[in-house]
Order: sequence, then structure tokens, then C-alpha cells
Amino acid sequence: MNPIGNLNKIFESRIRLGVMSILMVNEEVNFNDLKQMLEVTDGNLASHLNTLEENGYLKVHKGFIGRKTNTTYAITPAGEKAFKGHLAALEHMIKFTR
Amino acid sequence: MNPIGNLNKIFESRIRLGVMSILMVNEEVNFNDLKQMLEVTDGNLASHLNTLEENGYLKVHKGFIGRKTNTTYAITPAGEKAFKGHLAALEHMIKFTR
DNA sequence: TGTTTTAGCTTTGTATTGCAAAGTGCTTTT
DNA sequence: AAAAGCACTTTGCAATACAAAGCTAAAACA
Repeated sequence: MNPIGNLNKIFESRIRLGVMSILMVNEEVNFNDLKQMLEVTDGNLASHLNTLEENGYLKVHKGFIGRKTNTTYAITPAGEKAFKGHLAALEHMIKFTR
Repeated sequence: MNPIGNLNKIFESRIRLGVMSILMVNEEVNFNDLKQMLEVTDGNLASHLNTLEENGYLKVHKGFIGRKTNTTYAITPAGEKAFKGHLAALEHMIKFTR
């Protein structure tokens, strides 16, 4: 009945939506690449990554390339489940409009 | 490249998304029915309807049923175009994740 | 060796948004 | 006459978004 009842509040942000969809197709992506793909400021991206991590949807890996720091982000199983649920809700809503 | 570049800012709100998807399948719907379908407070709904109207996505018709007021809402051509564009962007994003 | 740049943040400040609750005016129902 | 419903508007607060600035450590450059 309610076409929006199953949408996930966390994924109402365009940036968080973008992060998740990028990480669904790329096993892990570093901070800078995400920043460039989404065309956002670094502070803004960092805070969205933070809320995704706080919700258990993302895991962070602080590593190195050679001796240069390289922080990568990847989706957790919980994140994948939540995101797929959200996409299903969106698809349902879209079908509802036909 | 950017999976979220074509999303419409106006439709990032779950309630506005809900209003639009309801009005895509129902030619016109009155205030109270929208309120019940979306399970929101009247003030909250009114303000979202207002922003949709301000953006030219909705037209409002203040009429009567008998002698009782009945305000109905319907999508404008611009609203339909914008919403379809947003759905296309969402579908594109969803496909991107496969 | 000193200076600048880059990566990845955190902090700060502002502006916008979301929302509930209360108030309003008109009408209908009881 | 009183209560309730409809369709709002207003108020006020809390959460959010975002840019900009600051910050640390390492790297690249001169």
C-alpha cells in the first residue's frame, strides 16, 4: 500500500547511494577515487563514509601502496543486504508507477 | 561515470518520492488519501506538496464533494517528465550495480 | 634541505531540511 | 451548541548537508 515504506533512510542521500553502488561493482575503492567519481569535496565524502561505517555497511582498510598510505572502502555483508533491500524497494516503487 | 549525476534533488525525499509514485498511477488524489497512504502528519505532507508545487511538478485543484471542500493533487507534464527522468537515473544506477 | 603537494581526515560554521505540534478557519456531523 | 474533520500555516527544534579551513604524515619536487 505505502509505496515508500521499505526504503532505507540511510540511502536517501545521493552521495551514500553513489558510494554503495560504486562499491557493489568494485570490490574495494580508495578515498580519492570515490571522491573523483562522485565529484564531492573530501570533507563531505568523509562524513558520508563515516555514517555508512557507523551503520555497519562499510569496512575500511587503511593500507599502503609501497610506502604511501592508501585507505580503501568495501561493502560488508550487512551493507550488501541492506542495499539490495533498498534497491528492491525502489524497484517495487518503480513498478508501482506502471 | 558518476552513477548519481542524473538524480533529481527534489526526489531525494521519501515523501515526495511517494507522492509522485502515487500520482503516477492515480490521476488525482486528495490530501487525506495521500496522508493515509504515506502515513505522515498533515503538516509534513502539506509542506512537501508545497515544494512539489513550487517546482511545477504538481497541480492543485480545490474543489468540492457536495458542499464539502476537497483538494486534489495531480502531476503536471513537467512533473511527469522530471519523475520519469529520475526513475531512469535510478534504473541506470541499479543496473550499474550488476 | 627546504618547500610544496597529496591523501585522508577532523573541526567549524552556516544554511537547509524534516518533522511534530499547535494553531487557524471553515464546514459538517452529532 | 459542541465536537470533529479537512486542509492547511506557523512555530520551533533537531538533524543534516555542505563548504571551507585546519591538520598530520608522507612524498615529490627544487
